[in-house]
Amino acid sequence: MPHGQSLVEQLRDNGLKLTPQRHLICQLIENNHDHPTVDDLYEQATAVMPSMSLKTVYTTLYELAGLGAIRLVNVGTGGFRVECNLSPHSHLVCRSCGKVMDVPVDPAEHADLSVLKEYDFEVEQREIIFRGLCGECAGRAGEGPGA
Amino acid sequence: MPHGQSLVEQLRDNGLKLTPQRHLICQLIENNHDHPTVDDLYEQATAVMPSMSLKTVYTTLYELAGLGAIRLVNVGTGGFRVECNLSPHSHLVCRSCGKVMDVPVDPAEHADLSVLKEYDFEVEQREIIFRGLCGECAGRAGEGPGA
DNA sequence: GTGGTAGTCAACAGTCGTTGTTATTTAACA
DNA sequence: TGTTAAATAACAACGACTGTTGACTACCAC
Ligand SMILES: [Mn+2]
Ligand SMILES: [Mn+2]
Ligand SMILES: [Zn+2]
Ligand SMILES: [Zn+2]
Repeated sequence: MPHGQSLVEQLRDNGLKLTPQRHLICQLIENNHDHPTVDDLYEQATAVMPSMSLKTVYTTLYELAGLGAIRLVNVGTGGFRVECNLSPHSHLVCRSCGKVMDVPVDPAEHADLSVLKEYDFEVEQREIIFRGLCGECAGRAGEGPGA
Repeated sequence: MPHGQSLVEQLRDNGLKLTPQRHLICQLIENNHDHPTVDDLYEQATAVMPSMSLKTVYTTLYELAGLGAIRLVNVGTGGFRVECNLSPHSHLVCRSCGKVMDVPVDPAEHADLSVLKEYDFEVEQREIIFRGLCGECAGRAGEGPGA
């Protein structure tokens, strides 16, 4: 519950109409504490409301992101992911299966560096990504072909 | 000069034929101490060798990356960038113009955290991105329309 | 209620970055 | 110089995303 408000409340409070499409997309996001792709959400949405258009999913996600209700992150796995977890954290990204997991590493604590003052650059946001292999994929790689 | 060897030397030492296309692409990369996109390189290449195919640029970049001679980084600006600087560093990414700049912040020093041990994940690589506005873009935003 | 108006939507074509296929050409080496 | 496996240009196709358009839907003034 980001900002203590549900996604639908945030939509309404910002003068956006609460259409059935938006309502459904908000529900799907709130029930998903992962990092779904746009296509994940589209598939879940069409299962309930077959007329839902992919464009509407994109548009609604950009609206929610514009409100600061969600974030759209790109970890280099092709297509962005929907980030429902607004608390500061970092990501583990599996280079084999593309899974994205949260780690409680606050970038503001680990990457707030004075050396940046020397650059003509206004830092607004810090991001830390740990790339490697998730347990499942590392396990699979370790198993030989048997005999 | 990564590994003390030129890119063409690394190609040859790994049994790859030294074609004029590969030679040109290597030169372009070594003369470019920025973070060119694939299209940047393609345009520069066709200026010299008009028959060069975009596919060949991609293929050659993946070969060089496979050898560890360059890195291909994705900072979420659409399409990856060619990273010629193999020393450990982090990036400033302008959200307005997409420029990517190096900062001498070694991720291994600032993001090598014991909390990661608790996760079933083999970290291979750490990455820190600072997002914001470059000096030029920040300046432009500050200027009002004048009268 | 009727008409106006702004917001929203599905459908669908188009863009951009990237990859697959294949027939032709070529670098490397005998 | 001939042989051969590797590399290339050409081009179609793909996935992720965006632009356009015309229909539909509150919402409001009268
Ligand atoms: Mn997350
Ligand atoms: Mn760099
Ligand atoms: Zn994995
Ligand atoms: Zn900029």
